[in-house]
Amino acid sequence: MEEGTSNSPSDCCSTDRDYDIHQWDARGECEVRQILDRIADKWSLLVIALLEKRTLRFTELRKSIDGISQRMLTTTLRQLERDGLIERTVYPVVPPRVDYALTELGCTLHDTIKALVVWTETNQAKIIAARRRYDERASEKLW
Amino acid sequence: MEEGTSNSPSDCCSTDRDYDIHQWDARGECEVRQILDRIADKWSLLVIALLEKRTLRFTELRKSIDGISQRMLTTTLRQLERDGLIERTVYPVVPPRVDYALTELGCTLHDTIKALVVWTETNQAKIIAARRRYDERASEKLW
DNA sequence: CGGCATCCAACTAGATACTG
DNA sequence: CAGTATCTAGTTGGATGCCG
Repeated sequence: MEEGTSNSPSDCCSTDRDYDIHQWDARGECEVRQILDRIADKWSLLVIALLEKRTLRFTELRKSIDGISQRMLTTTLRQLERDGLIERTVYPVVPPRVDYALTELGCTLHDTIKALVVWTETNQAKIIAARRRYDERASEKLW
Repeated sequence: MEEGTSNSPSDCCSTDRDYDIHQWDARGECEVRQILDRIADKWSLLVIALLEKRTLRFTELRKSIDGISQRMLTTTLRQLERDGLIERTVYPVVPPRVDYALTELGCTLHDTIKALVVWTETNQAKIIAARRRYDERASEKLW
């Protein structure tokens, strides 16, 4: 399963560091993939992006993330907290107040997430154009 | 909706470029979020990571990505092709041969994805430890 | 080999109602 | 305010069979 390392290099991609996204341990366990799946999650990305600017309360997050249900926000926040990416602070007041903030680990993650978001913003026009081309070709073939 | 720029800076995060992950246009349309959701997809990440090394055939991809069904691989490849991130080459031979390769656009995306994967590999021990702490606390509270 | 079509099981996630 | 609990609709995705 390790013979794949004898590949020819691509022509346009930098391969300075060799990483193994598929380095699972024969028993079907692959922590990296599991973690990636979690942090690359739709809602997690948004939460981390928002918390980078400043600490936010539950309701502030919900209002900022259009389309998220309170259930999904709760779930997402719990997972991020469990992974040590955000910190949850409860103030014993009435009405209750809970603040969410990025941890140091969460901040380092944000840097790479930001790169992904910036890439998307930068290239969204290209992608939309590619989609249009693809769809046009597809509809041509139907005739 | 744009007053959020007057936030206090975080203490540990670099905010050199201001990006708006939540820049949807009031009608509920948010291309960036839609695209992000697509490229941050579980299988897409793996496909892009694998294709960076070299061009691969359908079956090679399927064997390399443990757990993916042929259906999901097909779906993922079509979406990536539609978005202009990978290129599909069909050779009119028997039996059929189809090669998949990253486009230039796909290569630039790979760079940021790679950063994400490397971050995950680098920090997976911390995350696993955080999870253990969290779970221990949770089970303590039950007693 | 590299698909597509169909069917169906499982999980996801939204809506709603209720609570400390 | 910040959740939890429940129920259900919708989507995802796996299994299977067939085709060029």
